[in-house]
Amino acid sequence: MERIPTKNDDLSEWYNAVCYRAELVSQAPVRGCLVLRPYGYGLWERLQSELDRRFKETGHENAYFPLLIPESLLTKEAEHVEGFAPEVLWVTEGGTETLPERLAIRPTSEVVIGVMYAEWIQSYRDLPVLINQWANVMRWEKRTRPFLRTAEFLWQEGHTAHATEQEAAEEVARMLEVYREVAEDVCAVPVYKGEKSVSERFAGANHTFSIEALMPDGKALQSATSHELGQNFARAYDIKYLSEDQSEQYCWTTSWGMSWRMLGGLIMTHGDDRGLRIPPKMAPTEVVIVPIPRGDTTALYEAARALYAECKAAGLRVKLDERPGQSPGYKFNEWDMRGVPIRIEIGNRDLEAGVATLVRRDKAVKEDGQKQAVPLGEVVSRIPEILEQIQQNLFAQAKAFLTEHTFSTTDRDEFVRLCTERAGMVDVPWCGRPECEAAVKEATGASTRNLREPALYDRCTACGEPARYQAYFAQSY
RNA sequence: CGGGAUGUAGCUCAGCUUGGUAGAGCGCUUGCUUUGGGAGCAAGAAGUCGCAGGUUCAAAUCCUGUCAUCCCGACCA
Repeated sequence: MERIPTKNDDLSEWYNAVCYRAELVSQAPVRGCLVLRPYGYGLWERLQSELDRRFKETGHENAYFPLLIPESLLTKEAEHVEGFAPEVLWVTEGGTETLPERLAIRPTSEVVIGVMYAEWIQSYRDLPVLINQWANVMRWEKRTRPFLRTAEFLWQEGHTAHATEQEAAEEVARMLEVYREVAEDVCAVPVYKGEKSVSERFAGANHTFSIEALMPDGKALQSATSHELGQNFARAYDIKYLSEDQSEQYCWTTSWGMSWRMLGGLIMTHGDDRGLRIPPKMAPTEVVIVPIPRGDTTALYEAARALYAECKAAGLRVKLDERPGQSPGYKFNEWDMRGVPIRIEIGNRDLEAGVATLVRRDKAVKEDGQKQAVPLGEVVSRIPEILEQIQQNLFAQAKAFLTEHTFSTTDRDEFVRLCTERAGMVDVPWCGRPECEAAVKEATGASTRNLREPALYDRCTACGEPARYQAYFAQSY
């Protein structure tokens, strides 16, 4: 395996190289699409299981809806269609027949699911409906990059229907918090929570909330969104119920989603010049055991296999690398590239001393604490605590970066400079006007990432009008 | 969609200016020696030079067209 470009020199090249060299993905023979290799899929499965567990805990069930949406249905919610029209892929033929009506490949599933909800929901007793779907969707993106923006991507989309606006709002807040928790506590990627501005929000939503992470190049990454759809989709798709007082009411619906883009955020946030550094909770393999053969290896392999069995029994995601063809040094580098949090080296030298050498991926080579000798009998019991330390350490490093690259200002010149230079998250009081946001974007390339209330100062830093929000401005992926 | 670049072995690329038998490193296969941060030696397998036309005795190389990919922008909840 060849070396990769350094992360600081060229983040973009480094990022691509890591994705391919760590065998997360391969380039597909289709424009803008990604092949997820087993190791990449392993990462996705970790994210899936962490999210899915939380969805179940908050009362949701999984279901599956069709990939294709008839054009006549898609066009019912005007804002929604308008927002997605430029990116929709259309199916026009089936076999040798031209289809009587074009079918859209779903860019998101509000429409199909809305149609079904209209059928399923009759009474206030049917509410709330709390459904999640694991799916692929397609958006014809002009420019693609692994995980961060691909034509086809994997995600989950929750779709719920409620009797009242307040219930819907609570649902949206609850799921946003689930996303924050998964981003920060599982992926170790710190984020800012807030509401999207009018021009940044989901097409067809009344309110969109997001979590936003900051990448090493100072660009923000929208990592998940949660939408209050009001009664817009209910009216367009006729999602109605008879209430307790016998009046007919439209439902209040929500949708929320996180995609494999989160994995891209994780990769960029934690990776270093040796490759990936995967937070233990997300690692498909938490521990890899590398035996170091020399001379008589009978006892060595026996000990390595015993250790492997012991890890397995303790419920760890563990691999034993017994490949005979590669040198230990090669294996060290390869597992570093793949970001496995803990490596256990065991050779005759260790065996004679009755120890194994534990190596932490979050530390640099030869950094204090990177390697430690642990008595063989204590190895497995020590691992959980070290994994936890690595998890915490990666989050702390990322959090420090976010904090150091978040700038608060009320000075317009400084604001413009910070935005233009891609300094990071620029936190300013803001008026909330779309014209103001458009002007900032025109001048600096940055837009609001998300907002929170109230404003901490009277005047909008960008235009001087009365401020309504505190806004994070940044350029974005 | 605008600007730039690139398509030659699994990967990274040289060869093209000045047309003349298809190259290197890494990887892969076999064997021996090795193995604590990317091992050594030896032998071997592997490419219709992105695709289509044209010029020529002869095209990876020159010309035209076309497709694809990457980078930077615009666009993108």
